[in-house]
Amino acid sequence: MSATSAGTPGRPVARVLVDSPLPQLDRLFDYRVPARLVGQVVPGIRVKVPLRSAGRIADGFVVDVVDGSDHAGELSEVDDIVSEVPVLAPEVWRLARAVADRAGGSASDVLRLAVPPRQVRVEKAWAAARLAAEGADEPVTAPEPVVAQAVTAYRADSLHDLVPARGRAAVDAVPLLVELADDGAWVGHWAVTAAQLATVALAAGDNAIIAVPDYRDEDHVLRALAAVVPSEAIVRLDSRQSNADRYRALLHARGDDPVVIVGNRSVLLAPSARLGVIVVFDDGDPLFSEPLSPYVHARDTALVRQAQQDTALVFLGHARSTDVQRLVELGFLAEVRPDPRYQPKVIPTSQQSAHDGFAARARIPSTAWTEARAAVEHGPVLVQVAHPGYSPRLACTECGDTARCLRCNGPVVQREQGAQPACSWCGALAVGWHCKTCEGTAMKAVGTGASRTADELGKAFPGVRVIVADGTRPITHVDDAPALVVATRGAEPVAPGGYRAVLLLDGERMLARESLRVAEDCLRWWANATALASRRAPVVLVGVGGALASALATWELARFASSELADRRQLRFPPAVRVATVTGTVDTVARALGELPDEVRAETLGPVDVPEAGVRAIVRFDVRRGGEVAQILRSQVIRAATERRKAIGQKRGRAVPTLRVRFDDVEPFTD
DNA sequence: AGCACGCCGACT
DNA sequence: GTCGGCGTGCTC
Repeated sequence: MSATSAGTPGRPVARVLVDSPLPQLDRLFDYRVPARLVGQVVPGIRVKVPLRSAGRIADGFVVDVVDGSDHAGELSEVDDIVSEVPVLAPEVWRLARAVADRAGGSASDVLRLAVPPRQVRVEKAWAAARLAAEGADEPVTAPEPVVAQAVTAYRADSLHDLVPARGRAAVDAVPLLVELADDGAWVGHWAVTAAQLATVALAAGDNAIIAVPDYRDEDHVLRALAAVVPSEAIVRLDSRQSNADRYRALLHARGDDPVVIVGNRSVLLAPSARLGVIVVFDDGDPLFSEPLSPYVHARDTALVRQAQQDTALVFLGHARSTDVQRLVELGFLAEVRPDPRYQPKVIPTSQQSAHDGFAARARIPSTAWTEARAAVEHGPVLVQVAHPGYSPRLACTECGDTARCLRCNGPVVQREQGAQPACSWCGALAVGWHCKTCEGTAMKAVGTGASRTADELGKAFPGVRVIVADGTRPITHVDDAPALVVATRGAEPVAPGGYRAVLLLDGERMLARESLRVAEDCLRWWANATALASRRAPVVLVGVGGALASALATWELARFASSELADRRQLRFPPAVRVATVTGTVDTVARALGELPDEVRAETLGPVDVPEAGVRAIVRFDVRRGGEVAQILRSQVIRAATERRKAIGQKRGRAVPTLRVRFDDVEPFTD
């Protein structure tokens, strides 16, 4: 730090990040530490500080305590401390700063995801437990040492060396279930692999972070961990927990003993000074993309953290995302594959419905019907479908246009057979409905949802139990008895020992979605369902042919990702390039684009008019220019926020900023 | 965001 | 002459 100017010599200066989403406040402010707070104001604690005028008090984090200040003017004093507990770990601050810079956003926005609000009761309990441990004659909790497990199913310990060597890898998961000895539960083999990797870090005295898309995945990991790691060494930290639980988990993670921290996307921001390995499972799942500003994808957070803390990094999954494939082709990630004998038995059939009545109505070609018929004798059979409900879409009988809600224009669906059609957005019943295009008053069902498929399967397989699992009827486990389990993609329950057969029914319909990532997403959904089958059980992919079907059949998912990535390179689409959407007034957007390097500006799409938001442009640039582009656009955002704030449109009374930037949003490429 | 500072119209 | 209008800019 530099020489003292305004600060009283000998009196410490706190460098504070103010908790504000305003881009112009996203830097450190210096405050004198008053005599009464000297010693208490330490890096990592929350403080109250005056901002601009003494009457206005803001919250902030002390990032550093130094001897002097660079600031030319008079320094204000820290008003008070919020708590003595240093909740912001240095490595988390460093990560938040880097991640925010990369995304053109504010560090305080990232910290809001990383540090839960203070919970006095939790803090007191924690402090009391600490005191008790220190006062005891002998250590109360001599931590049980963790034994490093061998990472099984992979050739020649290729994964065991990865953690101590701080390696980085794209690891293909074994598409099978495993029965846990103590627990008796069946979990995905991937969860066992993740747990084994974590034990290697823990045994060396380091932490591990395991990030998963959702709570069902989290359950698999927690169970797999419980078999190999003492419970005190497992910390669950996810956004569904209460603030109290998150705060407790944060304090636990900052303890002295090594722990494995498991959670969804925000777990990558957990404190962990000694971090041995980061495992990200199924990185292609859209749940990893953060919906809050600055919208950083967990995969990117993991990559930044890996570089900052020199940890091992594993992207584990059944399918390969194009993003991870890009890193493989760059040589940044090594490829690790399991023993080929674990390859599943996938039977693609582009053949459409069978000729016999019931199977035809249930959209099942004869191959699939035969497989299912034989398999269901011995246990549960999984049927994956695209849509929940009974009729996922209704259309006007006259003109065929999609039926839309008269109140909010949302699509009208039918949830159950015989149920009154209702809007899927606002829930309003479609009574007295008329078509907005042709004034027709009758609608017909188009497409088939899970419960209708279930009805039809019930007829095609008389006497067989049918179970439906979708978003509104979540089922995590089914039993071993014969049943047809109809589930929407992502909501498939686990069956003991795996399903005796899997039918992937709505492939064609899933592929009809207009999105940059359809093929990749479908392959991921199918691969994840395939991983729920028992060993060598038939997995029938219905109604899909071509490269996609053969990729699944040969289980060459990485090769497919590679060809998909090649296409994106050709088109200059993500993840071959990075993108940023720049939204604002005609003037601010034009000025921001004007500041970009010529080659970057040359690849801009737009600007185009966007209702209620002004204009929007999509900037595309090479990954290596990311830092430069983020810095330029960020400075433009600050400039627009600082100068005259004239709102474009009023949104519920609140002015929208005149310039906004969002990096790596794929939404503009959908539709 | 708030809040102070600053340069133009009607007022005791 | 000045009280206060809000447009403009800064926040340690």
